[in-house]
Amino acid sequence: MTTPAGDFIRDLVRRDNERQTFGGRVQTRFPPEPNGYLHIGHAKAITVDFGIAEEFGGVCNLRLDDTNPDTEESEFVDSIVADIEWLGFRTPAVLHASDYFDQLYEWAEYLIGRGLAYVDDQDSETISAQRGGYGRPGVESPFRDRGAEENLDLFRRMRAGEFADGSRVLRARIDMQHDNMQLRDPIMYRIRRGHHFRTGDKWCIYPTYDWAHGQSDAIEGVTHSLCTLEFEGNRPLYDWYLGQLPLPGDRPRQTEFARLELTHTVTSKRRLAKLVADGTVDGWDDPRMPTLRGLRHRGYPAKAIRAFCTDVGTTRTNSRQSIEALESFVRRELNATAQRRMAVLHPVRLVVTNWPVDAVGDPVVEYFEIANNPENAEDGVRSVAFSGELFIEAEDFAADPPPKFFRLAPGREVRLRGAYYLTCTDFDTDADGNLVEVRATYDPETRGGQGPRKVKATLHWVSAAHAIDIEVALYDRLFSAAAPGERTGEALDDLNPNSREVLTGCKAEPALTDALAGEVVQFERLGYFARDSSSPRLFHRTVGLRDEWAAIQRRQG
RNA sequence: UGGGGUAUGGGGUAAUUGGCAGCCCGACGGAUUCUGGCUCCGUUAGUCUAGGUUCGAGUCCUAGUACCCCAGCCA
Repeated sequence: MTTPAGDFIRDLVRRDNERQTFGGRVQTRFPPEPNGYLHIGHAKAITVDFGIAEEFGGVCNLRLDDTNPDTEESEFVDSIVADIEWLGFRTPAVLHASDYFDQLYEWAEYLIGRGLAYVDDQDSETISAQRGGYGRPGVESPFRDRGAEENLDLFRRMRAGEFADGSRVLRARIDMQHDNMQLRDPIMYRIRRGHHFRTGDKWCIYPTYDWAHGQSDAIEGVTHSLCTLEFEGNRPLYDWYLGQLPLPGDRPRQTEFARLELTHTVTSKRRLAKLVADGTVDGWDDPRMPTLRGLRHRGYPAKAIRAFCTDVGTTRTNSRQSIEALESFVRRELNATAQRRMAVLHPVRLVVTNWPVDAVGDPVVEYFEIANNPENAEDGVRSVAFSGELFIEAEDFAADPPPKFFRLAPGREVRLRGAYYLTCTDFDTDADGNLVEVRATYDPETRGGQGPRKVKATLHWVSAAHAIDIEVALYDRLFSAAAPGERTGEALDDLNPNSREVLTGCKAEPALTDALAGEVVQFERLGYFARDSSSPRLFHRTVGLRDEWAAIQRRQG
């Protein structure tokens, strides 16, 4: 087990409880915008938001931040809920910022009445120019000082739909010279006639993120509003708005932590959407995508993702976690849970020349009981057919074995897993020198793989007469495109559709299909493979970084 | 350019708040093994820089440096 990473948020909440800051209450929320699918970065936020609530006996609600009708769709709401549940968290309620549009509107009028908000008739470019720049002063809008009655009248007419999109906005009246650009009279409402997926055409003015977020937290009774570092500059505004309003309860407090980034992939919604749109990947759930659906499809257990996020913890340092670290959690989990089956990716025929035949002259078929998972006896055993013609992995045989090659070679004895010891006698190649058949003799005294002699290797095998055909897709390019440690988010750009290599002619034991319920199986010695949803016969490598054969090559070299 | 943040081995992350720099990932070496897997043991290597305070500094002070965020009617 790993040492839990530092978690300043946990410490913060604990201190709050000791001091009764919120009366000992803890409530968080996970507030995604429903404009895309959740990815690995969200998994960390979810783990933090739900995890903190769970740990302190509080509540965490899912709240869809749906204040922008142009980009949001209900399709995404459904996927977000499903993905959170897949990760293993329960959402007591699915809330929406749009539930609070009426209250938000009322509070806007309240601010206008107190001279703290005004309607600005200028267009977007003008307002932007007047905001000034870093170290440059802002310019006050000519409409900044109009009276409350006029503001109220204009604002109501904005809501009534009297003005064109973009022609007017409601702004908070704060300070056009503030060092923090967020406080230079930020926009509260904009006119936008897009159709909202929940409120339909009821509204033509929509609150901005800043005007909606803190108030939504307050309405829901959130105590700890946890978000990522880039909202740090928004916190003074968050506090300013809440400070002006007659809130129903305690003021929530925003705390920021670093977002999760991974090497060799990107988590920008824009760029992920581009990959889907231009056909580089087959969709949001393509196993090469860092979306939760993609990872699930790839065979990453939710438990492993959660453990990884917990281990990463919360800090305020921007960093990029290595994909290897994530996958070490995936391997740890899979090693404990995945069913083991034998399969060969590059089959080569192996004939046992001294294998007996029955009365009719057919080769005898013998059955061996082999553990489904040697680490977990509860997973039981399965019966595997063995006969005189087998398939073994081509790489498990060497006509001229290099140093440190311990597997099959002429004159050498190895164990067939769970079956017999076997000694290679000779082999055949075709005209081009390609291996076509290996011949060997077995030792009947080593039944079940038990023998008096030590052998250096144990091979996996498949009975030729019983084998089923499978296909295996290799998606490794996604993660191997960039060199380890290279600080890049460009890996996906290097990927093209051709990087998906499908190996056909692979063979597996028939019991492979029994293991499909578990989604991920370990092909003995070949690593972890997940079933592809497109076909029960198509598998892809789950833990992509660990190309076992490459590792073997390295050890040999 | 103004403001706000962050700096600890190759990648991450701790250090009882001034007291032996620990852990995870990786790499390397070894042991074990009916998966060249798993497991176990070991090795490697670090406090951004320069000063200062102190018996003692990752921690405090001063001055630098690097990186991240902010000038959407996105969130």
